[in-house]
Amino acid sequence: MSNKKISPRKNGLQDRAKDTIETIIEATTQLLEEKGWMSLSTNKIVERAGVSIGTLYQYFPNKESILHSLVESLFNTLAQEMLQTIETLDLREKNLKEAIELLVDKFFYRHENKKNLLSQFLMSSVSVEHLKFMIQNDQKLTQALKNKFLPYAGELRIENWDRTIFIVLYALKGIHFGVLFSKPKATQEEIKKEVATLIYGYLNIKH
Amino acid sequence: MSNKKISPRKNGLQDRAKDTIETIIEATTQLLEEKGWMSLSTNKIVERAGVSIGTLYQYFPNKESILHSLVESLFNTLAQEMLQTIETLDLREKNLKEAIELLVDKFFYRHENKKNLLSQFLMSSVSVEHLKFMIQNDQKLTQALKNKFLPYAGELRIENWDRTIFIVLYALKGIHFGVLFSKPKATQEEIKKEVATLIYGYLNIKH
Amino acid sequence: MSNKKISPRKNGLQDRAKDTIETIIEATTQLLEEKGWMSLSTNKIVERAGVSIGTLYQYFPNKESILHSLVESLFNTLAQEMLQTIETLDLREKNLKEAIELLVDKFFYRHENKKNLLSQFLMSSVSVEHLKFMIQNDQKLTQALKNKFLPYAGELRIENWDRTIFIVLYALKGIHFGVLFSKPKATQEEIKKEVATLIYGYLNIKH
Amino acid sequence: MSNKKISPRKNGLQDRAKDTIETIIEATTQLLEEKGWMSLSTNKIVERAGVSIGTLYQYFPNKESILHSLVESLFNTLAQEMLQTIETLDLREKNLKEAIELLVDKFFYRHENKKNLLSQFLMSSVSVEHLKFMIQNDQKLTQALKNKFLPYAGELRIENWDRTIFIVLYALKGIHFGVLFSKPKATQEEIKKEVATLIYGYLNIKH
DNA sequence: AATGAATGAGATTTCATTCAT
DNA sequence: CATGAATGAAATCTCATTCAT
Repeated sequence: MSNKKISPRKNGLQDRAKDTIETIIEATTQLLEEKGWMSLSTNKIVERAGVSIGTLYQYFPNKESILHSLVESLFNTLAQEMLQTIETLDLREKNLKEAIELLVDKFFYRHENKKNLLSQFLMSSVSVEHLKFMIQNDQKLTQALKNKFLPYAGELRIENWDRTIFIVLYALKGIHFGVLFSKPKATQEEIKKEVATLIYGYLNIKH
Repeated sequence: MSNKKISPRKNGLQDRAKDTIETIIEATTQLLEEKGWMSLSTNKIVERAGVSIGTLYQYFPNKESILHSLVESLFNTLAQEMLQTIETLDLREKNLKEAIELLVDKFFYRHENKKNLLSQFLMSSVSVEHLKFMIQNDQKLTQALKNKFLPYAGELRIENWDRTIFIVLYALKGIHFGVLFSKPKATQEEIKKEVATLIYGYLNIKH
Repeated sequence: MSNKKISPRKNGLQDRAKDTIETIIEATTQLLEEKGWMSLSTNKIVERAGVSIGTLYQYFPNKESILHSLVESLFNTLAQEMLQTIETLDLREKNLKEAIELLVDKFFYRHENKKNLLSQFLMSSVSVEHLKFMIQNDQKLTQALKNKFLPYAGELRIENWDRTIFIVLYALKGIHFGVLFSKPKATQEEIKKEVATLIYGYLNIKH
Repeated sequence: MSNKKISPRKNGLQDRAKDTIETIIEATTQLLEEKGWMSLSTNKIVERAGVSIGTLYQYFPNKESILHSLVESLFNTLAQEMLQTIETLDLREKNLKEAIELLVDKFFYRHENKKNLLSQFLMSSVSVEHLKFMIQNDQKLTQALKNKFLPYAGELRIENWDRTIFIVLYALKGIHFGVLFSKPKATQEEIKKEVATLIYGYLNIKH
């Protein structure tokens, strides 16, 4: 994206320096959560952090590097949390169904506290209006899918169409995202076959 | 989020005007794909578009409105494509399994060409490095999940652990994202129950 | 010295733009003459020029490029003047001695008006104190040379030792400079031989 | 030029202190040679010198004083070298011609090693590009002078025009420089007369 | 003596926007 | 309609210098 240096300028050996770095990252995080991306500036960061602009530039060679540090630390934290969640999953005396339920439960419990910050990162360019727009579109999609699959109603295990299609749609979106941005080892064809199996297993009455 | 006007200044009745608007949007799109959010400026847009800054302000009251137009048009296009894909799905003489396969196929075919732009919108602040970082973390997660579910191996219909966990992980992520940003009508508890069903149906050998 | 771009940003096609560029260069020249290198800043330039800082950056991508333009234009002017001086030298009905006298006269008449600016460029880093220091040193040198050549006094055509040694010293310095920075086609040995001839011809009584 | 104090803060009595001072001066010299004037800063000096900023300010009251020390020491060295060169000139049993040849030889031997630093001081604001430009101009001048003096060819003792004009041109420039910046006791008219004699003695066949 | 964290004025530069032509 | 010169507030960033440890 750019050829600028993005690693912090010093390793902050001294304790005071370390504190300062943390203060800056914390201030940045707050501003990001509160006001979002677009209005973030080094001036506002140092004002919030209560340090001088010179101090900021002692530790970060440029604005980008602050964001870099922040994202890295955020992702690290999330990943740590997630890993720990999985590793501390106590599956003893649980059958498969229960194990999965527990996993899902934990998964949905993750980073509730980071929700705002996360949303800034994932949706930064998307305004509230666009969000509404997306949701509207999803509703149209839901309707279209409902219509399309109505003929199969007899074979489908569906209590609540909206909810079911929500599940299918976002599962699809998530996996599609994974295919686009992560580099799965499997081929697209294999993955599509698996996804079909996933959805069929979910929808078909004789699971 | 702000009280600025965000609709294009003119409806671009004349053809030339329409062209100009499209040129500007196109230039913006390119810059967004190439350099990302942060370095986008009206000056760079007009330079790329080959029109004068004055012209830009003939058609857009401010910078935000360009973005707005662009996002709207992108989302519209995506939604249109998606809707059309679904509506033109020819399910006659297809059984449920085939229907689902077709749906998945179409779904994965979407916006290959919009990948870059999409990634800018979804991950705007996240650099390529962070993406790598995320993927690495996902691999760790995959490993942890594998270890956790190994005891159930006998009950699981798994040909390829990595692929299977990829599916589960990103389906989970997608639905979690849906819960966070779209506002599903169902409660979280209901959704979690459904997700468990989804995954159980997929993993359990007696599907 | 740096890998920054140093050519003016636009060609200033329009007349107003051209004027602006000239105004900026002129203001820079003045400031350079008056206050010298070290305190030169874009802020001061635009203040003096009576244009806004934005305007400056429309035409010059960075501070360095202003200096570059200025030096280029200064050197160009000097070279033009010098060339013209030589080319308009009217040597008709002049013998060699007269021709040389005319040449020297013209040469010393050059850029009297650019003296200040020139000195800023040639001596920018040297303060007034250092200048004094240099002159003192030159006087010591003069004395040493005088002592050294006193034994030859009988053979030397010298009216005024200080003046003569001044000539010899700065002729030497000038040619040495030429050898260091311009790349003469002759070898150093050849040049040294010529210089000896030059000085011998000047000093020896039987010229 | 400014009323700042410019002498080193301490006389560096202790040996360690002396080392530190030298280290700082050396680092400054290197940076000056490598990157030139404009980008020189105390921070970069201490980084290069491997001492802390605090230490620098133990020995130098301000940035200017470092430069002052450096220039003083450079000029001192150059002057010392020059003086010594002249004073150790062993002219016994040498006739005038030989004496001059020896002088020239020694003179040209000076500060080959200080070339870079010297050029920074003499041409501080002039980039490599400008140097090229100057040289090009000198070639044009050479050509013009050649044309001008061609009519006198019969009276001129010239083996090689380029070399001869090189000598004349840079002798002229050197003396002109001396007139501008050193303050000779002689009047300009006197000096011009001498210069004409110098050149005439050099060029005229009956020297 | 030496360190290096911190400062903040001020330098450089960007950028959305206006307006005369 | 289109142009692009001009604006200036605000952003990014530098750098000489101080001071607590």
